[in-house]
Amino acid sequence: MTTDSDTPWLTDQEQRAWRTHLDVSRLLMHQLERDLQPFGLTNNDYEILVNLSEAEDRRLRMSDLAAATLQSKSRLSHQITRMENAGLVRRESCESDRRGLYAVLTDEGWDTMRRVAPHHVASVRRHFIDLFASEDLEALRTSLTPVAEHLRGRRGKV
Amino acid sequence: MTTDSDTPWLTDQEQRAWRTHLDVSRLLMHQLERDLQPFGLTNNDYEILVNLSEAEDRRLRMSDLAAATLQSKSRLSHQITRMENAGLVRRESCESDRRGLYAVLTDEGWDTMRRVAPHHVASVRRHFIDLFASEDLEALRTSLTPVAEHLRGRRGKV
DNA sequence: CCGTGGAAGTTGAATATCGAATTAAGTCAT
DNA sequence: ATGACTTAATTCGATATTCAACTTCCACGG
Repeated sequence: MTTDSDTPWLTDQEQRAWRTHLDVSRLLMHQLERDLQPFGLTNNDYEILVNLSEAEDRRLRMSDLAAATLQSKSRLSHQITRMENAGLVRRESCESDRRGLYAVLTDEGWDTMRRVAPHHVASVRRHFIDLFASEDLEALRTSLTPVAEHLRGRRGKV
Repeated sequence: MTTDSDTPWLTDQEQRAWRTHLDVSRLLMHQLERDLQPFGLTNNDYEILVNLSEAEDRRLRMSDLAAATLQSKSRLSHQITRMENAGLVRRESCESDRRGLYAVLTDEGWDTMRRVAPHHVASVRRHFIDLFASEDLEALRTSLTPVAEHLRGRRGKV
């Protein structure tokens, strides 16, 4: 941990950039959540559907899915139980490793995905993507990528 | 709500920018939370301390504090109860409007703030601010500001 | 083989969050 | 002043999240 004495306070410019990033990420999540609500899905539900629907055989190991969606195994386990009760996914055991389980997208889950995705994309466009000039979006991605890498590198560390 | 037929899918560039933003905001929150943990504070605790410590008389009306921290009154109410139990804030009734309450920073809350802030700033620098070239940070702020405004504009709306 | 350590996943209890209902008090038109 | 609306804040029940404990299985050194 950095000692306090050599850490300069944030400048005004830095403060504003920081607060803005914070506000955008929170407000955006709220908005997307609200836009999904009519379809009976949460952001977390949706993200899991995306990951499964893009995966080989529409299935992923619990651990991999947890890593992909950046949540704890425990949380994912509860989440999958809920989605299983809702008929969107099912658990299937893994032959090669008898400890393992796959979360598998059901047909209903797939249909839900196909039905909801266009609305969600529209929502992401309306509230985020379309509000940038395309070169700004690219600049955003470029400058954010090292941050993501830095943070991924210290997941689960000290 | 936009109809699906006229909403183009996200391009690769857009997808990547979007996923990166998503990942950064989640990973960052996790990391900051972890860095605050040794001090017994959550991000939410900290943000409330910041808001109160910057406010006139180190106090804010519950509603204003809820608005400033982008959370529901219900959530804030619970949150303040916890922080009250922890001795960081207290509730004080408002003379001019007998329905109203102030959340007031206690001396202990103020001391906690002064003690923790440098570490938190260091954390924000290490995991976010210092990872940008300063012109990139300014570009980030500039391009994110309209998004924040757009989203603030539709808080609590349809 | 055996046993020790680690990984995959679940469970349960404690805690936090959400949304609707509730209480109490201000506002305002008549 | 009275009744109808609105606003401030809390409470309650339903859901979600966290954290630690636990079970089951794999890997591998002796």
